[in-house]
Amino acid sequence: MGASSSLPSPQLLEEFSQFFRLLSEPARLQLLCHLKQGPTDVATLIELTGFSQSHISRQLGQLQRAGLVRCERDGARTIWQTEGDLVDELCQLVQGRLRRRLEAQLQQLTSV
Amino acid sequence: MGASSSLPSPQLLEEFSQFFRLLSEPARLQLLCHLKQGPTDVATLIELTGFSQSHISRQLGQLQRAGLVRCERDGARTIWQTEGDLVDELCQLVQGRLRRRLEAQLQQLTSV
DNA sequence: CAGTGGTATGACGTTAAACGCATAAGTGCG
DNA sequence: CGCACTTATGCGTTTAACGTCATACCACTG
Repeated sequence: MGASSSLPSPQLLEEFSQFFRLLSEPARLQLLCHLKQGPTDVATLIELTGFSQSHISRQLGQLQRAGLVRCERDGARTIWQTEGDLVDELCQLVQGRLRRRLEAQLQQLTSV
Repeated sequence: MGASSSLPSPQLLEEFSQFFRLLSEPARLQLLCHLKQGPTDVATLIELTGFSQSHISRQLGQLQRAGLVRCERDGARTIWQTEGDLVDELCQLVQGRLRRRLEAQLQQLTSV
């Protein structure tokens, strides 16, 4: 945990970066946010986001392979939902950071 | 915090994605890891990573604008160091997730 | 077993970013 | 001031991913 800890292996760094890359796309974050409201079928997602069907299918596929979403078939339809709250926690941390940074900048401007 | 919470604004989603995009590049993660070992000058970073000087300069610039690293001049040299431990916490969370997923897969294989 | 609606996938154009090379800009020393 | 050294920045090439269109695959219905 200290400064003398060993470096992560290149493989692990690659895994990390691939995971973060998933969250580096507004489209995927948007889908995740909608799904967090509750299980949703694809038609609704198309309506909510305006994305094409193929696009949504691909993005959900990526999220599924990463284990961030899960699907269950309802006849021909597919109902999607989030799996776990990791993304939530990550976003909370990042949001706290963003907020603190803006507060600091604000402080800089007002404390003349 | 419940399922009926409002969706994040597109601007916020964009901020999130931009931040995660920073961490979606192994090169930047690698630099962050090296800097976590302690303040380091650019020559050493070149040695450690094998990247070109211009590349390192750009990546550090991006990380600096995001407030993840900080630099102080030492004569002509520039000494870089990490700022805050947000990236650590994020990676910890992600690593836990990766580990749990692999454990589950392992369970699947062995429990025949 | 055709036919219909829903989903996944191959092909493709477009765009964003990495990465290196060359060079400008900045900093300290004779 | 010239000069060596360090860092930042145009520029071009290359690669990876997005996003769409068309189409194949799949599940249900009459």
